[in-house]
This record gives sequence, structure tokens and C-alpha cells, in this order.
Amino acid sequence: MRDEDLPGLLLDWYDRHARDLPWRIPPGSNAAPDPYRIWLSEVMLQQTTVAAVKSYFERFATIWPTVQDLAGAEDAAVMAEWAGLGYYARARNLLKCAREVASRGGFPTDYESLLTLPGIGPYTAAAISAIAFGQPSVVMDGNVERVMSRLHDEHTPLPQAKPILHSHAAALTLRTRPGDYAQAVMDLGATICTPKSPACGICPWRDPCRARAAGTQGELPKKTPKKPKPTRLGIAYVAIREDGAVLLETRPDKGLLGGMLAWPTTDWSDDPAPAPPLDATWQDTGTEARHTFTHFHLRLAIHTATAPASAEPHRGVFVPRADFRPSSLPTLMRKVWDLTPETLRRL
DNA sequence: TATACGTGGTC
DNA sequence: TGACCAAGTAT
Repeated sequence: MRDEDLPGLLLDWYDRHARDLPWRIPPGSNAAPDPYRIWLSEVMLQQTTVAAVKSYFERFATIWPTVQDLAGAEDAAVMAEWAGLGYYARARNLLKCAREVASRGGFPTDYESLLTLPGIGPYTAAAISAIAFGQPSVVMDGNVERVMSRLHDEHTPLPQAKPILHSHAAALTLRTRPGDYAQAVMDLGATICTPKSPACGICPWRDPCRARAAGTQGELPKKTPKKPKPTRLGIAYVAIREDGAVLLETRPDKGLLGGMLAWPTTDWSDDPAPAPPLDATWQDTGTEARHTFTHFHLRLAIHTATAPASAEPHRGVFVPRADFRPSSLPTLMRKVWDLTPETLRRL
């Protein structure tokens, strides 16, 4: 098996097995990819599964069919539509990027220019230039790292191995069909060369794969062990006015859940100081929302209060119940609402 | 180079 | 059930 045969082998497989995805131009189609849809899908797919992205992509593409439409959207509308997808800096950067692209009249086509846009890093710049503009960029994501580590039986742990794996990937990236090739390697990683129990028997690269020959595919890629997650504590304050309005605030742009609608809370720490957003008689419901973020566990106690029509909160604004959509909250805050006693939620 | 940054599925 | 993991980026 010669190295130059590998891309062709993979493209043959992709021609027969490419998944049908809402943002994808099927192999063999003459249609031109829409850079806006490619960009939108790639940003959504950062550290996020295809299954989670699909419905969000459909909604965004329907509400804002072009980058000009998105550039003209209200910040709050975009954040509300992104709620539940996670990594909210992506949504803030999405809007910044849309406005920059719209003002310059379209997406740049080359890797270096794409890299300067907000929310577009090495992976996304390579993916857009390859998939939307047919450039032979080296597309490196978690899938490609895993596939390359196995193909070459590379035991150096990540992230140390990144340069080695990148050079392996670069050696396979050709001028022919770079967009299809990039998607093919990622599809291979997502559906066959999976992290656990890869389906080597049906892999188009089973013969050249060095890890398969050595029987090491299940242990690759090696990774440096992760730190344990600490547990932090906090209190979420759910205030409901006599007319049913709920007290919410928009979190600061920087930091966790930045820019998202949320119940006022204390700090999240070992021993948070109480910080009720309203002078009222607060009740401890005795229940807590448990949530795990990337780097810590959180236990958020839920305190509730009812407020008169004249109530003036220190923080946040009362949102009329008719305008309140739990689906516009990030998942942690939606959990808090779901755990709030039914008798209060019905007020 | 290391850390902050979400969420849901899987085993 | 808890740890791992996913089409990463910003700082």
C-alpha cells in the first residue's frame, strides 16, 4: 500500500457512504456550497456532536438565511436561539463575525484571512477554505487526530503529538476534492474510527492501518490524564411577581454563560455569600440543580420568593410571563426552572 | 503552554 | 453513575 493511494481509497468510501447532513453538498453534486451555511455549521460543530447541531442549524438557517440577515439580528434573539447548545462565546463571536463579513461584502476565501475573523480558529479556517472554497487546507480536528494516530500507530500522547499528527494529515491532503476529503476523514472518525470499539472490519483504511496491525487501535490516541473536577456551590434566586412576571438577568459577556439570560445567583464557590436580588421573604426549596461544566461540578440551591407589583429588584428585570420562554435559557438555568415548585411556576 | 468555556450521549 | 468524549477558540 502506497501512501498516495490512501486519499483515493477514502474518497471512494465517501462517495458511497457520505452522511446526508443539512449543510452538506453530497459528493458528485454540481451545486456550489454556500459559505454562510458552511461557516454556520462549522462553528456549531466545534466540540459539539452532529446530532446536537442539526436542529439548531435548521432553525438558524430558516430564521437568518443569509449572513446579512444574521448581521442584522438582535443580540438577544441570537443568544436565545443558541440557548442549550453550549459554549456561548461561539454565539457572541458568531454575531461579531457575521457583522464583519456582511460589512465587507462576503467571506474571505483563504485560510489566513478566515483566521482573522472572530470565532474562527485553525480548524474552522481550514474547514471553510476547503469545503466552501475548494482549497487544499489541512483540516485537523479530534477525528483527524484520532484517525492519524491509529493509521501511523503514534503513541506520543496528545496534545504533544499534535505537530506529528498534523504532518501526517498534511501528507494526505491533495489538490483534488479537498473539501470532500476533509469531510471524509471526519466522517470516518465519527462513524468507523470511533474512540471506543472502532469498526475496523469495514474501514476503507483497514489494510494500511498500523494500529490495527499492532492491535493497539483501542488505546489510541494516548492522552495526558485530566485533572479532577472540584465541586462548587451557589444559590439561584427565582422571584415571581403577582402578575406572573419572572425576575431574570442577562449575564455579563465575559465568563461562564456569558451574554445568556439567567436567574440571578450568588457566586459559585466553596462558600458563596447570599446575594438575593430583591428584598423579599426568600424560601429555600430544599432542592438543588446539579450540573457539570467542563472544569467543575455545580450544586445550585434553589431559593424562591413572590413579589408585589411594586417590587423594585436590585438586579435583573421582571419579564412578563407571556414573553418568558424556558427554551431561551441555558441548560443549567432551565434545570432550575424545572425544579422550581409547580405551585410557584403556575403563578 | 495551560486554562476557561457547555452540553448530551455513551458505557 | 460518573467519567469520557465531540467537526475548538480565546486568552
